[in-house]
Amino acid sequence: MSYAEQALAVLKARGYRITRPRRRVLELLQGAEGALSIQEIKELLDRAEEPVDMVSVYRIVDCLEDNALVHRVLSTGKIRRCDLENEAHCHREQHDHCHHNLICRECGSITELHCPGLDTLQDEVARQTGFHIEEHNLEFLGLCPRCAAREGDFRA
Amino acid sequence: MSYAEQALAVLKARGYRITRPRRRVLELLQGAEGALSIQEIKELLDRAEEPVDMVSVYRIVDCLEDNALVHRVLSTGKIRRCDLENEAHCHREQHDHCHHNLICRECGSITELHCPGLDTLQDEVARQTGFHIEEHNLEFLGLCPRCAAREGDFRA
DNA sequence: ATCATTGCAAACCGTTTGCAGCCTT
DNA sequence: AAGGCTGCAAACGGTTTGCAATGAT
Repeated sequence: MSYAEQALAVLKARGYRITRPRRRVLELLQGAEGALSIQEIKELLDRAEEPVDMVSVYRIVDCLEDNALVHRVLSTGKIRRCDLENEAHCHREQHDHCHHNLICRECGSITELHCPGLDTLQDEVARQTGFHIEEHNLEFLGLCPRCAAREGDFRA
Repeated sequence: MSYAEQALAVLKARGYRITRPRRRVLELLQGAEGALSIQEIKELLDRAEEPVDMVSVYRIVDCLEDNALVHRVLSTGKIRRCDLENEAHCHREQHDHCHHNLICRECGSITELHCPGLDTLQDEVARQTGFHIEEHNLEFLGLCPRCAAREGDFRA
């Protein structure tokens, strides 16, 4: 099942209505490599087909965020679809949704990490500082393998 | 040397002028437990002594940020003084200033971590994904030891 | 004396709110 | 048929810009 279908199913199950603007936003996010700003979402939708109101985009994104179907990228505030498929593999509770992202500064693509060695690190930090850690935000920025290879080409 | 003095010295060395508003913002940040929003900075300054214009606060904070004397907390956008004293201990380049914070949701205090086991984790992630990591953002949210103890009291 | 910096007013822009009409259920 | 959702207009609030006055060097 595709991301958009899965997300729509979640909304439906929770009593939301499946509207054309909601479907279109979800499909757009499904196709997007990285994350999109609210403005980018509006522009892309307007360009593709009949326009969607800016206010509606705000409300749709809010709704998707409330239902943990999208999240905001920490460093940019842009909107990204959640990785619904693999989220179950993550050993955290629902609400503590972890989004550890590898963000390519070149192509903007985002690779999601699903709780790597961070738990160990977190335990270690907690032990050393006595801090009671409830949540964490982690983001790596750099170059994805493809862009890193391309950048290598320039120098060659 | 105190934070404010140190920061002013940096500005002076770089050709900026040492003005009263700049000094006052730095002293305020020096005394603050956690991070302050632009609005909080303005209010606190107004309350303490003669008022400072909102616009000036914006410009002063921009200046301090440009010179790596303050940074914004990732999750809240609030302003925090950089830990100039201990920054040298961090094995990273100047521009890659790391701000790994432990933020107490109760009292708002912030404890800075200086590159703990993260480098190992980062290497591991890089190895597994092929991603060329240039920068990272890490933030832990929870309770500081003191607030955690107090919260324990309530339950007892 | 010079020129960076401040303060004030106004512009700007992203986001939110209210409400009527539409469309999903 | 009912009411959630959208679109439009207007309000709102945080941030930026222009410019004259001030103050640091």
